[in-house]
Amino acid sequence: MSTEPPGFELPLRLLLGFRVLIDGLHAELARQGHPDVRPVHGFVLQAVGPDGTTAVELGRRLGITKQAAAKHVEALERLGYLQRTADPADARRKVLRLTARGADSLARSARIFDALRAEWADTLGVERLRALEADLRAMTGSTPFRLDVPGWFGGG
Amino acid sequence: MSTEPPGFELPLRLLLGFRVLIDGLHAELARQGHPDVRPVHGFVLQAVGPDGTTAVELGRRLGITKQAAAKHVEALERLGYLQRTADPADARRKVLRLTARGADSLARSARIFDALRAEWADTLGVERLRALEADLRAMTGSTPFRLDVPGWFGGG
DNA sequence: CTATTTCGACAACCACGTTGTCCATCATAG
DNA sequence: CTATGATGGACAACGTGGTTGTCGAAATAG
Repeated sequence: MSTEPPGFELPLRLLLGFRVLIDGLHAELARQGHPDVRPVHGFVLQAVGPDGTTAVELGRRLGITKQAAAKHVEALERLGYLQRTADPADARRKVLRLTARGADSLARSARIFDALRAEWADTLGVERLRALEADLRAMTGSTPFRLDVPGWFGGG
Repeated sequence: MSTEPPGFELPLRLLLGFRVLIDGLHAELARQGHPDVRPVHGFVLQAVGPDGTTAVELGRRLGITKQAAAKHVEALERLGYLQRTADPADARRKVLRLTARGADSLARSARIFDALRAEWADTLGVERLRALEADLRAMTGSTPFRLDVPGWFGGG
């Protein structure tokens, strides 16, 4: 008869697990020629996707305002990961597209994430890892991903 | 023969799981008379603990600078959750202590976290939940908890 | 007694989110 | 064709949360 751990450990470990993976990703990403990419950037680039998008739509996908999205776009454009192109069909729209460098960082991220997952599988066993993922899927379901972490965490 | 999910799903689900639990905590905490407490506050109050501490030590425990810690203290003092008392043995030190309200919020948080964990146990089964916690413990080990989420997430 | 360290406070700065406003452009109704 | 409304993007202001830098007061070491 084992005693259950206190309830507060679970959220702590979940956050820690997230950090370990993200830190691992960016350590390796830096080694592979992308030292400037920050955790947020990855999510933004992912949200832009191969087909491109606009600032408004980007904000919707990330769960933040268009203004906040525009700030990320500006930063990523400065770093050379994004490109803003005019839309010939609509003079208001500026279509955001990944540059070659942006696409490269995204491709490397995917490979690194797979490698990190493989490390977890080595330690935990494939079955246990699948169970972990399945359980998290069951508990988080269709909860939308929101990028408003700072404001949410801080209480803005 | 099932195909493995992409590696990026794991960190996403971990973060989502964290959010689900924290959002659940604060929804219930608001119902129980603590609508002003924000996610960060809980961690700060927890770090202060029943014995009290100083701003410098608090910063060390949370993985942030003493200045950042002092800002949280000021906010929590304004909300009536913390109290700064002079240290008779050292005129430089101001000892931070939980007020009755602060201790109450902490006690309620612990109970709510336990209840949320029980919900997870109902859905996943006790064994699966224990395995999930054990696996996260195995992968995060002694990684220290850091409260510098905004800066880290953003890249400060 | 003097030199160093430590604690708390103040100020400035940057990152990231928010709301509010404004203009140019597109879509639609009359 | 024109007036009206909706949409996309830019600009400004603000709040929070982190950082570094500085400084004075108090404790401690020599």
